[in-house]
Amino acid sequence: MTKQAETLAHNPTQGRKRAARRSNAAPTITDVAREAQCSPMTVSRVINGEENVREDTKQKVLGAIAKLNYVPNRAARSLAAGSQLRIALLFDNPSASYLSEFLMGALEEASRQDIYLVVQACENVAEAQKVIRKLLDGGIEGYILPPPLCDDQNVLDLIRTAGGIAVAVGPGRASGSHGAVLIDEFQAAYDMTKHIIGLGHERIGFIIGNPEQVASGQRLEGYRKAMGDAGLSIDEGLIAQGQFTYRSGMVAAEKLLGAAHRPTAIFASNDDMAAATVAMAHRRHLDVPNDVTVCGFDDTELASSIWPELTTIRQPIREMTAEAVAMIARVHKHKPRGGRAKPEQLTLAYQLIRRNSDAGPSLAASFSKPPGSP
Amino acid sequence: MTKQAETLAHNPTQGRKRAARRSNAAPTITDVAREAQCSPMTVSRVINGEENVREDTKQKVLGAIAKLNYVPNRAARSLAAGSQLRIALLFDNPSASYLSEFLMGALEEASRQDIYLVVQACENVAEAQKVIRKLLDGGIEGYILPPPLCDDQNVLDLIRTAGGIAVAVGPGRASGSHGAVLIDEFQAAYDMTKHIIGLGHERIGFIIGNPEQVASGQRLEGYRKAMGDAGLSIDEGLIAQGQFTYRSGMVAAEKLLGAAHRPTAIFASNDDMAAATVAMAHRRHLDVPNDVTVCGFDDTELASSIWPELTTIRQPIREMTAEAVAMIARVHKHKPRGGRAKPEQLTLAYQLIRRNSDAGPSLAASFSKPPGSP
DNA sequence: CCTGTTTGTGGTAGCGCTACCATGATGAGA
DNA sequence: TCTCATCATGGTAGCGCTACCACAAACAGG
Repeated sequence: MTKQAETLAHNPTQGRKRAARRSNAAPTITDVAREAQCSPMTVSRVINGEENVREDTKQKVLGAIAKLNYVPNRAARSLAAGSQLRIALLFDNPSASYLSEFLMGALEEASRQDIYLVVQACENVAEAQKVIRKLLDGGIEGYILPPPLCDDQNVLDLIRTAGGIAVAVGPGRASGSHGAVLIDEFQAAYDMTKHIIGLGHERIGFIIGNPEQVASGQRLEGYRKAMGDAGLSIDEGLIAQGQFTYRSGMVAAEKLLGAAHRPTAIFASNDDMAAATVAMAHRRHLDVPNDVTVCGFDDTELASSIWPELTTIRQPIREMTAEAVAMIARVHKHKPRGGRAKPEQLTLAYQLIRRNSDAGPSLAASFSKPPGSP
Repeated sequence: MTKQAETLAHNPTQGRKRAARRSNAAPTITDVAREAQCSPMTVSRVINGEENVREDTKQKVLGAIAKLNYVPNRAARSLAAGSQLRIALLFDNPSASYLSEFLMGALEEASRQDIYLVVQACENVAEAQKVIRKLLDGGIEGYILPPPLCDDQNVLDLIRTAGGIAVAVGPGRASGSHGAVLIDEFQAAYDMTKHIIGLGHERIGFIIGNPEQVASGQRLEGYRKAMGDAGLSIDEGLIAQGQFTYRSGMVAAEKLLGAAHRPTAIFASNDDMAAATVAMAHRRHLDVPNDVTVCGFDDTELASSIWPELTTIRQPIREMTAEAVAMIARVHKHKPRGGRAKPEQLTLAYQLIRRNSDAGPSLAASFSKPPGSP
């Protein structure tokens, strides 16, 4: 322990009683109150959207806020509000690109609302339960669960029973017993399939996602329904099982593209598998999109970093996770002491993003030559 | 409306008329002080690692902290500390996978230290300067700059002159005039090249990164030096220019793999281009790694989501950005009012990650048949 | 008219921590 | 011995905001 005499950098200002603590003159709630000619309390009420404020008072306050360019101090807010909300984000090996989007959304929102976020990886559902029990003991209030954890009712029940707030992000369907933020997986897959059909394809392959995730089934159903609605028969040989990983996508694509009568388009249940499909197609000297159309799902960063860039369904993962955090904060705030909170549910819009991996079937391809022939 | 008189038979002198605000009994600095039999101030000093605390007192405090499982309240801390530090993170189109790691590190650390983080995209250096001027006006104190922005001395000077704190993350070399967090790019490229040589390769191709970034040149130099040290001559036809994008990697790989006397190994300056090289190799029916070894740089998530997974240099991007945030916080804290701060510099360790995209040259390949022949 | 109830607003006391003194104890120098 | 610097520690006053209560004004019902 080096004794340091370098305290000399310190400056003993002995003059005035006490130096002002505030260095930068960012406006405070008091400044706004003065400007609006009311009390800080009233300003606080306006900021927090409380009921009992007269309309004209509210307008004056809003005007003052705008004029002073006031932004509430987060630290002060959460300090005054008392308890610091703590949320755990658990995950059990979703695809890496999905995860990074996922984390980003959560971190951003948690940072914005000054929420403490614990990120925890679990090997499987059993381990997740152990971890959750520990976190519950530690007093963590909120839990964010991506698939496949959010598809396990036991996990959800465990949290609910202990009085925690669970929000599923991107589950296949919402169970109603807990919070959820999701997109209409079925409809999205339906739309994409319809889009591919609209390009003129008839032999459309499909790569299923991880069977543990309910969403995988929903996407498959969307595909089936769209095919049926278009009067196209489904060749079960054109449906391959994947696991959402790149590697599994290669295997599935190999099967589909190697078939005697190969599809002219392949719709993979996520971008990782779609990217793998593109790679396999290239390996077989098939051009994407001219020989095979390949479409993905999720619109992770991978979709636009490979070439050709993938036509895919944009799932707003970041917003979804951010909303999940916000939802927990909201529910937590309104939750009665010791009581149970009413779960909310939120369905966000997806979007079909068209890039360069799809096209109409080429004449040659529609004759379905064996791969590799000139 | 409970009148005070009936609420309490306790204390007529206004003593305890208010309900406790704290709901959960998380230990506070006062609890620790009581346990350690000293004042809260002393505890605060220990927490903040200040000098003037006797060793035995410090130990008592640390013991109390451990015993109570005390964690300082972030909100209270930054509120009491006065100014909320604000940091801007600017970027000008680095690769997407790099960016996501980058953001993650910054967000995490900012969240931990309760720092307000502004994330801003800029089209080019000119726009960056405009943006920075605006942010400086807005009183943003810290600036985090990834390449290529951190390689532009004008940008750095602009911030320094205005009294801001700039930290470059991953610049080719540190200029000394500003903070920097980096790895030894030259040495890393040298090591990787040597690794490839060690596998038995002699014709080793190289794909250069975006020429705007100083690091690109450093990596090239590392390659050149390693080749020279091993007594291998460099065929300039085996060096191709890329831009760090997947697309540019495809073009470069096409050139290298299409050459009459193609390389048996290709070292790409980042993972995106390496992934593209793998794709191009597959397209030419070359197996990776048996026909061509392909190595990348950065170890972004892409490296391990394709197949085969890439042997690459792990650059700890997340830690680097986190360190950059911490560095700004540190420098800001010690900076004299209105004065200029002393820039710090930090070099982190890189790591060669060996995965499945490298192997010794095959007998066939070492004869360098034209591609495609049996 | 007196009692309640509702509504809008203000006052005050913290939330948990740290900046800034003040102070008593030690040691160094006169 | 008596200064005066230095150290180790304590006390106090906020940081900016919100929970909680108080209270006056406006209305309701008796």
